[in-house]
Amino acid sequence: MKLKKDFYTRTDVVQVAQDLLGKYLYTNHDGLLTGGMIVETEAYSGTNDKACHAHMNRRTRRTEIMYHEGGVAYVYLVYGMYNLFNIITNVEGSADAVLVRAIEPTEGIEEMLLRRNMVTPKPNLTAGPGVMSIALGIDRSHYGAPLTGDTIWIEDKGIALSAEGIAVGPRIGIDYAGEDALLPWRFWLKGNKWVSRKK
DNA sequence: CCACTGATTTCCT
DNA sequence: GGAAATCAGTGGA
Repeated sequence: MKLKKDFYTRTDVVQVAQDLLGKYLYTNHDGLLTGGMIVETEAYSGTNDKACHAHMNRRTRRTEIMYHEGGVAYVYLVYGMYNLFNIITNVEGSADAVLVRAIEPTEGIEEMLLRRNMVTPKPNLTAGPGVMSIALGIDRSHYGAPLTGDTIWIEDKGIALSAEGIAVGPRIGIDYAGEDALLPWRFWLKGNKWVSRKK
């Protein structure tokens, strides 16, 4: 069943990032359904996290949506090239977000292959936040989209994960964040080949 | 296997 | 002007 708003408005973004593992992310564009199981996430904790775009209460046109109440999408362009998909969590004004870095594709694989210009499903179809967005057809038109709507949403299919099955480590690509780069806020499914990087 | 690099736009200094 | 929550390709060991 589709996750409701109260899943996203919880106040512990690190916990929400963990809970998103094993859930299913879907997009539906003009009847084209694509999606898969979330296997890798990272937590970004609002204004006190040096790696977060909203660090020090920064407000720009890009970051404005981060202050919204949980349950909407934050999509932004990185390296001038890739649209990264984030889930806004917590209450209004908190600016917490979860970056979804990888899914294991299950739905609409043919369509995802077309979008990625690939012939055979391989991990680089959806393993990594940039390529995952391409495969799912996510771009900045989804900025602020409610995850309780019917364009982009997340479902709980009752997959139960044990604590031993979840790996924890520092976040990727944020070395500029000083000591906050060491925080163990990246979560992935141990041994899953659709995770963007090993170890 | 690893290190390095180009692509390209948004935002900050 | 420079760096950025990335990726694919190249070339060398």
